[in-house]
Amino acid sequence: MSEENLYTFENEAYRKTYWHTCSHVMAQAVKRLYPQVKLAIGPSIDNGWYYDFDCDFSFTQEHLEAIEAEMKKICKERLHLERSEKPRAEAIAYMESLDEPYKVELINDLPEDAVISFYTQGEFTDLCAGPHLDSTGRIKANAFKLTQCCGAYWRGDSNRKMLQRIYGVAFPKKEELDEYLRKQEEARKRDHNKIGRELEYFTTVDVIGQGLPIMLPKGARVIQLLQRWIEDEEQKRGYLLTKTPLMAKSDLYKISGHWDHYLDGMFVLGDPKDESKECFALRPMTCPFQYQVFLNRARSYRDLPMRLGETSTLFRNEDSGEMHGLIRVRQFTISEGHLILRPEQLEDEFRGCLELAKYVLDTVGMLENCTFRFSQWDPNNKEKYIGTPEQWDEAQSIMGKILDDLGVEYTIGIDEAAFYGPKLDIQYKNVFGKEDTIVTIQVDQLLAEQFDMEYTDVDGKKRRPYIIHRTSLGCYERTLAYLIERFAGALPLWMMPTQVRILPITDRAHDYAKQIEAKLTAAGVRTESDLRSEKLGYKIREAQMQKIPYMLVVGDRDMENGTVSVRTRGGVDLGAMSVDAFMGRCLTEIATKDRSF
RNA sequence: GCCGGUAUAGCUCAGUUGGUAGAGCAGCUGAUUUGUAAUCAGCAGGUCGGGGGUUCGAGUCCGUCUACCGGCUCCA
Repeated sequence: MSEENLYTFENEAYRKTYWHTCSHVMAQAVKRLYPQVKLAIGPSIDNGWYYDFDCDFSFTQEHLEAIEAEMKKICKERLHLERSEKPRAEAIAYMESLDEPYKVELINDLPEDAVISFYTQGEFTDLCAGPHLDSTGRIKANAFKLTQCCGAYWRGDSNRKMLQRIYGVAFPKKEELDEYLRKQEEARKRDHNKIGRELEYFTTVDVIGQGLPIMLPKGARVIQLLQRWIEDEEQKRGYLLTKTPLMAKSDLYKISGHWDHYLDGMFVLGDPKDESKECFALRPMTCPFQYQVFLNRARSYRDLPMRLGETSTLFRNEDSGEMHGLIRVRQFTISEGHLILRPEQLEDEFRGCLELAKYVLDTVGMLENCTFRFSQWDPNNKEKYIGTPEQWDEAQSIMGKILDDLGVEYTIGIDEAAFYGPKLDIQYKNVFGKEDTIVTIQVDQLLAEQFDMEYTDVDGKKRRPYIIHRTSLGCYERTLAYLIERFAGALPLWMMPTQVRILPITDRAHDYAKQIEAKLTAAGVRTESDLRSEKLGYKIREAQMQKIPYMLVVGDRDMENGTVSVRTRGGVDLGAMSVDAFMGRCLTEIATKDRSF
């Protein structure tokens, strides 16, 4: 970072400092307007800041406008920010005198030797580690905006009080704010939940229920194409295809640990408390089912690595507020796989899984926006995890070593592991910036133990295999959602439900259109004809709005010359060409999974 | 599950202080035969998300359930 760029938004540290000071200005404005409100915390985040407040009313748009107006005043007052420190007891007494119970709790939770610092601007003082701008006058008064408010639990704990969080964003110049807001607006237009419904990829209906989307013909076709592709790709890479039941008796889940650790997340058929009757549950993951394939007979080292793959439908009874379009649903289908391994095969096979995931994500155009997260356990979370600390340390250190060997750049997510082992999660962000896992690769030694899986090694001794749980394209519903957002509905040619639409100009060209349709269809190109007696412009408009990659205009001229006039959904007129020439071009783009337009 | 918002025709939306629902697009029918983003006309379409309540009268007011949206928590 060069000297002149130090105090610009190109410098992340400065940007975050700026936003953090904005959060203090916002808190000051709130306290001026509503002195009874209690302050919680107000950090900067990736795209702005928030501050959590405890108040006996809900912030409305009017409140936010009033707060913004007060913030502008505070900026114009050019209040100097002054850092100070207090000893612990004094700091607590001070916050008690201000009647700020959340601040008192925060101070109480600081380590004994922590430096307790405060920042004061005008009449407002906040507990804060800093750093901050030197003056509220540094904040451009017309270049910030309070973007939304919503509920948020105190300290992120759902057992504690729900506070009200106000989010804001700011820039050094008004034009930059406007540009940011415009981009946000643009991104929202790509929202799969909006255009996925408009373009008829999926829908939902009250009487079926939350988190249970209906795949309409277009959505179903895309998912089918992706599934066939993945199944074929995995076959090439030595995977064995399995098809296991969608439900099982509770006995299976008791062995796997799901009954103890995941019961709330399962759809149970029967009364789980009545031991006298059989009780089933729909499967929330495939692992214990696919393990039965390995357990089918005694295994030796010669059987390993055993790579099992399955297009697997899962059911998870998510809490009612969790569902979101196709990204978070109650029934979904994943490209599930389990690799059962000798310990020395772990690194190679892990690499193979990562390569496969990167290959498929790259092919569909998502890899460039993915991030990697090494999801580890939290030793303090006693409820969630099975296994001993020694087993966790071992699994995590093995996985960490593999990741480092492979040169994977990752962040660490504490308490993000599965209940049976650490994960490498490949993360993707939706148009609102919310991140979810698209692909996961997990190392597991605990479930192998639960199911008493073993193989006979070269020396005749029984050994415990390692298991990798992994997905290659992850959950198809979620992937479809991201693809719709990534391409704003204009999916790459090879996965478009309709690839070509023929637009005859007059009824005279109908037979010609049908001939071409038959020829393209026979060659495997998904083609349809628009035979309505509408004007060409109308048909083009409609095909364009449906993001159909190629429009073949056919009229008298084309019939005479044996050509089609090709227009792309990008609005480019490629002119007239022979049907064979078009078909050649089209088939090449499909075969290479071209996504250049 | 929690906080906030929303729900009127397939879609996008009107609907005055409570007085029995309206437009455009889509659909259907007819006319039109059109060369690169919307041809014209007619018709049909809604127990205003569901059950309640207040009222002489509810799309409108009040509760409740359901679904959808943005967050939080949880999670692929």
